[in-house]
Amino acid sequence: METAVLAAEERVLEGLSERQREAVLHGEGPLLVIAGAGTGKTTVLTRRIAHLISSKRARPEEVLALTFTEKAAVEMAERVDQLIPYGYAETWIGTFHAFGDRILREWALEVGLAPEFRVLTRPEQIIFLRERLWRLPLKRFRPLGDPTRHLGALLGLVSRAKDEDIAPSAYKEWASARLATALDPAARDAAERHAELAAFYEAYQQLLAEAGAVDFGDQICRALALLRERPAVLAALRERHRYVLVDEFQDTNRAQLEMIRLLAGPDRPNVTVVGDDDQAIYRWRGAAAGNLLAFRALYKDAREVVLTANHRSTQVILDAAGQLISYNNPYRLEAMAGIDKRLRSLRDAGLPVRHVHFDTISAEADGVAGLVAERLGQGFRPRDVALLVRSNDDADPFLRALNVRGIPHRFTGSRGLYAREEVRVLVCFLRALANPDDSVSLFYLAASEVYRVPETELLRLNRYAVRKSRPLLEVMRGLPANEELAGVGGEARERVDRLLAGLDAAAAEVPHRRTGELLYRFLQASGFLARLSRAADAESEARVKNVAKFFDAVKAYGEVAEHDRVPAFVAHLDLLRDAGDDPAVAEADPDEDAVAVLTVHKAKGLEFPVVFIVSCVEQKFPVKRRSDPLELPADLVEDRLGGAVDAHLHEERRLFYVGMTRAKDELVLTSAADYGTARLRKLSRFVVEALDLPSPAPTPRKSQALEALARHQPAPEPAPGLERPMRDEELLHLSFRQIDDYETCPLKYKYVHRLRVPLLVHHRVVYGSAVHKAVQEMFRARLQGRAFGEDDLAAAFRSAWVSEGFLSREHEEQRLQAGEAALRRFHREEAASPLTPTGVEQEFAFNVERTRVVGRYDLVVERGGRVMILDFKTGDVDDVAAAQKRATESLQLDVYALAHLKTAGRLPDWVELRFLESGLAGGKRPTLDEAARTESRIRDIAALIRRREFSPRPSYMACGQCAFREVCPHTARGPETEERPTA
DNA sequence: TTGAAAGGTATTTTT
DNA sequence: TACCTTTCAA
Repeated sequence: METAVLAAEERVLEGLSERQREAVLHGEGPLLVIAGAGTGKTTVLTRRIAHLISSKRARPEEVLALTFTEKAAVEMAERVDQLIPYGYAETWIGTFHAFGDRILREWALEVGLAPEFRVLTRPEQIIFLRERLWRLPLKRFRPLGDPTRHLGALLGLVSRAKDEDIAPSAYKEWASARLATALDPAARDAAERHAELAAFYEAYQQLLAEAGAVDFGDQICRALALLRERPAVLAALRERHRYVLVDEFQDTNRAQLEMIRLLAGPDRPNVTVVGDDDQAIYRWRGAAAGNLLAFRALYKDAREVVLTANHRSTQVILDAAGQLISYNNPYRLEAMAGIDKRLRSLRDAGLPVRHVHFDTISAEADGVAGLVAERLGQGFRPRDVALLVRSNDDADPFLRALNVRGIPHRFTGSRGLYAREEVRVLVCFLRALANPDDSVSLFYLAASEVYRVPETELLRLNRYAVRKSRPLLEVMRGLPANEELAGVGGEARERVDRLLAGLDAAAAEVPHRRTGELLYRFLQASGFLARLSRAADAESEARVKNVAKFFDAVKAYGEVAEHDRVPAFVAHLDLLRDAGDDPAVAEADPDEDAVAVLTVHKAKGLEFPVVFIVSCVEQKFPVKRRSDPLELPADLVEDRLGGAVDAHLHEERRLFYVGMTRAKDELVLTSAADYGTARLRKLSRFVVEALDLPSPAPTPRKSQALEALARHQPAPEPAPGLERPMRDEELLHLSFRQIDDYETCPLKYKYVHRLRVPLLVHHRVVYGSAVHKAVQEMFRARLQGRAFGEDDLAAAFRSAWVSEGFLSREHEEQRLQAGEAALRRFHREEAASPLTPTGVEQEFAFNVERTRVVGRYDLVVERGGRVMILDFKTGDVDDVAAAQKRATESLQLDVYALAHLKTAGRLPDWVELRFLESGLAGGKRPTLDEAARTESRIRDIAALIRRREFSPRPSYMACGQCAFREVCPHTARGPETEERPTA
């Protein structure tokens, strides 16, 4: 290994011209090395470091090597170690971030921080802000119903401001200058918005300082501020580190650029940077060519070395990649700085780059697996082959296809730990322990592989619990003495006993033991760990690793928590999850001989003999562009790229370039037309560009609706015994909620309406139902001719209030006040043109064949023969268009209309949603057409329910919102939600 | 030709 | 839920 690496390094040096070698090894003063893919970027840098030290030009501690990623730092240190094994111990090799951290810790007291200040992770930032929400100067970014909805976006803005090295004071100044000169209302509004954002930024920094904490990325910012304000500190650092070397300079952001400028200084700049703009794949404004140009502008006399001799790939691959990247002109260094960066292969010509197109994604996955198998037959090792994907989710079908063919493979994703079965069991155990009423978790735990309570019996216990409105745990405890449940079998009883014994034993320990200890005992006592470790296959190994990883999280909590006990940990975990925290599953053994499936980002810096870039279609690669939820003002951000027209597309193209240049011998690009979505996909423009194909014909046909439906249907689950289909003549009751839930996901319907797994109350439900009840009371009084004043309404609201599910006492108080204020306003506004209801909470029921649809109208108003049905809603809808959209799409209103048609013989003249907080309304005039469509919709769903068809329908949005996402084994990854949604 | 409505889709990753 | 693209209607 060592000699191989050294030999490779020799090759790199041999590839250099005399002048280049001289510059790299012996050069003094600023040096810019532009090193294309596979030309030995790290080699040049490590050689230079080793040379500086071994030639005694620099003492080891005078050399400072900065990288962008941890991975790069480790690799660099290893290679220097091979060159001068013991000579570099004092050399600082690490990331920019770690370096900023070190400076800050050394001088922490100078900037008013204790040296042991805490660094908050991203999820911790959200938790931190949530707890202090009420002290933040937020108005328009803290909407009524959901106080934390914008925190993620706000933090994103702050972190971008930090990357751009914009201080809160600078932002504030800018905003108030804007405010002073804004003339028209639109400009004024924009300026006010930014003033608020700037105030938030400042307040947040203040809060962090008070708490003795900084957030990720802040170390560099604060270190910079320190260096600017204390010239003595800066001088000391410059004295210490006379040589600064930077790897991967193209991915460096503005604050890091500034750090180099300060450290190297204009007077004595002994700085070397190595980079290649075409491989910049992390989107920070002005990175890529912009940073390299900024460096050139800063050090006009810098020596420049361009490395183009490629040791990795065949010329065919390099040419295709070069052709692709030329589409980024003129925003490339090559074009902007007049450099020739065309890569020359030092190898034979090689196989042509291929593009293979398939009809469907499954054909593509299968085809690729077939091609991989072919290569293995030709004598390639599995580890020689890589499948590169653009998004983690794209890997799924390929993993399955490799699995089917029995080809060893490993996938390196970047999240998903909490979704793993073995981790879920642990979480449910802790939840059940922390909250005995949490029947969802208990249910899952009982059904899990640890206790295996038979599902049919478990359902029975659960139904009984629901009927008696008691927690499942209580029913389990009362099982031996319960005559109604005498029919529950012996096996189930025995397993329930084991479960209860396990829980009781653990519960007794809760006050005395730390979370980790308790969890460990559970694993041992239940035999779960033993069973996992006994199995010798790779899958079990992975599971054990994941369990270990979860233990790390538990341990990490124990290290910072004041009281490391289960209830506190569960609360902490819930917050983390809500904040979008989802660590990666455990890494597979890197030495394992397996086909690598990974994202292109993860592949940066790696190489493989055979590379497949899969799913090369528009919208996937390049991915659709997503704009920032909150934009930094453009004139605060220094543009280092001369206003590139489409920065997003350029970055995607660089990413594709990185993917292509990973290949040593063979590169295959694949695509398909049909990815199971309603629309057919177009071939990626990158394939067209790289291979010089004719522009693809426009999408030829639309896929048949039925075909699309069939694709959505997942493989049928083996149905558990109990669920016999309903006989046709049996009556099925359906409510609007049930229909809606079934449409969202049949499995959710099963959880909510058949299993009736009880849910913990969410604050939005408390709020909504209290408002609703109050309004109902008001109209009922009006119907009866009673007076009902504003105060009565407020009183009704408060008496309907349940104190449950709120984030904090302050949050609850704020919601109470908000609700009351909204109701009072509603009362006043309504008094201007009072509704005269003819029905309040009026129940209805009608049949669609043997299905009885039941429900109630909130409010019916009949006047002059016109019938209007109203439904009241809470939740932030703050413009007319949104309200109207909600109404147009409302299944609930459709059901109302159909109900009125069926029961009164005619359609209502108007159906409407009223949004109480904003006073906005959206409505529509029902049509017979629509009613017929609603009826057939109901008929279809009823038929499926009768067949007991409860296959999950995981989807991006539905799963992110679903209350069962913790326990549902089919969860698709949802968007980061900062709030736990309601059922 | 224009505008509104319906319909489809959802990223990667650093510290 | 928010954005974008396509389709439909005027």
